Amino acid sequence: MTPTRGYHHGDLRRALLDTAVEAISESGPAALSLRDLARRAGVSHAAPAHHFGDKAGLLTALAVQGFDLLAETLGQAGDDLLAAGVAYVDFAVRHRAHFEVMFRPELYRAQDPQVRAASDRAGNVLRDRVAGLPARDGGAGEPGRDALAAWSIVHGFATLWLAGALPPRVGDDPREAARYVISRLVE
Amino acid sequence: MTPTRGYHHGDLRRALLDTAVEAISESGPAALSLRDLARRAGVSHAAPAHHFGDKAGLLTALAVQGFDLLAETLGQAGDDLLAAGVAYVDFAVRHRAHFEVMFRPELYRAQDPQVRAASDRAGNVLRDRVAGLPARDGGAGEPGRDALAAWSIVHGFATLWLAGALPPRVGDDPREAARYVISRLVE
DNA sequence: CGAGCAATCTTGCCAGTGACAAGTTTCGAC
DNA sequence: GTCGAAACTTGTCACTGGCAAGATTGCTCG
Repeated sequence: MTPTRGYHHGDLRRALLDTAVEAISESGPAALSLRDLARRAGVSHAAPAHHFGDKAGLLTALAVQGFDLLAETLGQAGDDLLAAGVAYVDFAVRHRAHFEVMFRPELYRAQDPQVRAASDRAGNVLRDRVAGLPARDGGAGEPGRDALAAWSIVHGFATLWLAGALPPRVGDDPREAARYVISRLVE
Repeated sequence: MTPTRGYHHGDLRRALLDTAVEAISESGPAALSLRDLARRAGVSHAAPAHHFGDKAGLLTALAVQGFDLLAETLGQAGDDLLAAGVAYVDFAVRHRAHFEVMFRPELYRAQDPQVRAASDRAGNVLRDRVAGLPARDGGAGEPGRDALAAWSIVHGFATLWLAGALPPRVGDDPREAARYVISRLVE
């Protein structure tokens, strides 16, 4: 798979990001250790610093990757808001490590231009989907409020799901559960 | 205020919890240092361990305190779901440190009996308020789905607010903004 | 082809942290 | 007043992030 032999690793930056995703999925972003990443990748403890500067730099790169992945996922989800909402929750569960970093700005440099750009891309896709929401009660909906309400409900459900705070009767299929809950808003 | 003189602090447990809330409000739970707490309280670096065992023990106590405070806050908020939802968001903003710990179970012992009891108390109050939700479209609402949708939307809005992820046009008054968003669900 | 330069990675170090062990001081019950 | 238990201290260890300085390698340009 990855050669990893020789003085130069070859693709250390990517390897570190992949390993970080793995480690965060196991124990959360707080427990992430650069030295552990280095050990897993078979390099010295100072190697990560060369590519990312510091821990926040690595998590910044992970956040950019996450927002791009989210934009792509939402873009492929279909036109209507329900499908986009289900895709949002599904993204959070399938890419838990990315999701947990993305919305914890104290862990990385959220004002980094690359982060802002990627975050804007994802936000635009979400807003497009909200525009397809039918107006309620036959009247004109307020796009601002609809967007905030939609984002809040999917983000809240995803967060509670990841935290294990939801009661067992919700089941173990996040997509199905998300569809059930979101339909309360868009029905 | 606090005497703190003599070999015995007098009320170290409470002092540590209060200082922890302060520290977490400043820099988040990940940056919390037991040794820093001890310094702020004017005791030795190993004193906290006597009261809480380890870091997770301190955060467990903080979570219990948080869930109790949430139950109390929701109980005082009034009968209808909108008022409870606004109170939920207001709690998250005013007691940010507690809220951030409560829904990050990897930081503490979430299966601790005291935590489960306090968490159940808060959940029961929330469920009571959902029962007061008028059925939609004149038909019968589904209490399970209504409760999940309500919890999701308030939790999601609160989380996004705390993360600083919401656009500036939402304003700077969390209660007003929360009422605006939640009304989309309960109108 | 090969010389030098920049990127990559290493070793070594320092301060700070959480956890544990063992000792010291004080409180309170009897 | 004594004595046991609770509260707190000192000391230590392994680990972490970050920095500095050095070693190795790939790449570019003549």
